[in-house]
Amino acid sequence: MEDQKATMREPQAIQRLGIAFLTWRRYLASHLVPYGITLKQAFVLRRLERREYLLPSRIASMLFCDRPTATVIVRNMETHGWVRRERDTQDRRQMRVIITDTGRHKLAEIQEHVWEPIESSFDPLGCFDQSEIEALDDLLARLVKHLRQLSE
Amino acid sequence: MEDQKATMREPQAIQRLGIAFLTWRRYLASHLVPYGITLKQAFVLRRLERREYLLPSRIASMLFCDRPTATVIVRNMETHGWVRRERDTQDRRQMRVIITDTGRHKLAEIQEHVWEPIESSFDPLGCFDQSEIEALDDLLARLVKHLRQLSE
DNA sequence: CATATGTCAGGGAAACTGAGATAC
DNA sequence: CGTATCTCAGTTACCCTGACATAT
Repeated sequence: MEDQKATMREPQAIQRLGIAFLTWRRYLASHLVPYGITLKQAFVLRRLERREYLLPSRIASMLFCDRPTATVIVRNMETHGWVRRERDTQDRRQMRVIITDTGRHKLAEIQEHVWEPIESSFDPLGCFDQSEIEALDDLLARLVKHLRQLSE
Repeated sequence: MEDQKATMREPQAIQRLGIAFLTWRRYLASHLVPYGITLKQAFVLRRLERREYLLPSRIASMLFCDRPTATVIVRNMETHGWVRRERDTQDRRQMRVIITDTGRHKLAEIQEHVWEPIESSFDPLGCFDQSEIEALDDLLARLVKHLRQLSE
C-alpha cells in the first residue's frame, strides 16, 4: 500500500487532470468532425476573431507547439480559406495571420451548430456549486503559474 | 455582469485545465524524445509492467482513442520489440498484449533517466500544501466522474 | 442472426528535427 | 556580426472513418 505510493510517485491529481481534459477534448473534437474543422483550428479561429491579427509565433505558444508546427496549422487553415497572411510592413520578418470573411462564417457556423447546442445540453462544471468552481479555478490558476516554470 | 457571464459561458477552469495538462505533457514528452519513445507508448508500457496483459480495446479506452488507433500504437511498440501479442485461447477474438524483456529494459531506462530526475527536480504539485492537494484531487475526481457521462 | 473484437486501408492533421531564407 | 522570425523538407506517430474477417 505504502509501497505502491512510493513507487507510483505520480500524484493522482495530475492523472485526473489529464483524464478530465482528454475526455472533454475528445467530446468537443468529435462534434467538430462533421464541420471539417479540428479543435486547434477552431481555437485559433476564435482567437483571431477578436483580434486584428496573430503572429505564427504567438499561435505556436497558444497551441503549445513549435513554430514549424504552427506554420503547418496556419497553412491548413489558409488552404480552407479561413485565414490569410500579410507581411508586416514595419518588421518584415513578421507575418500577420488574419481571419477572412469565410473564416468568420465558419466560426459562426460552429458557434451555432456546435458550441451553443453543447452549452445548452451539458455544463462541464455542472457537478459543482459556485464556491467550488471558484476554488477549482483558483487552484488551477496557481497550478498553471507554477507549471509555467517548465517552459523557461 | 450577468450579461458577461451569459456570453462568456466557457468557464476559465476548463481552459486552465487544458493549459496545465498540455504544459506538463509537453515537458514530459520532450524529455522522452532522446530515448526514442513517446508519452503514449511509455504510458502503455508502464501499465503493462504490472499486469499480465492488456487487450487492445482496453488500451484504446486508456488512451482515449479508438480501436484502430490502438492497433497502430501497439504495432509501433511491437516493431520496437517492447511488446508481443498472443491470441487468447479461451476467447479467440481477443489478442493479449504482453510486455517483453526488451520492454522492461526500456521502462527501466526511462525510469532512471527521465522520471527520477524529473521527480527530484520538479514537483508539479509543489505549489500546494497537503490540504490543497487533497482538495484539488477531490474536485478533479468529481469532475472526471461528471465528464464520464459524455462517453456514453 | 446480431454482437464483439481486432485489423487493414486510406487519408489527413500534427509533432518533431534540421536547415535555410530573410530581416533586424 | 549575432539574433529573431518564419518557412521548407522530411519523417514519424497519431487519429479518424469505413470496411472487413473472425469469433461468440
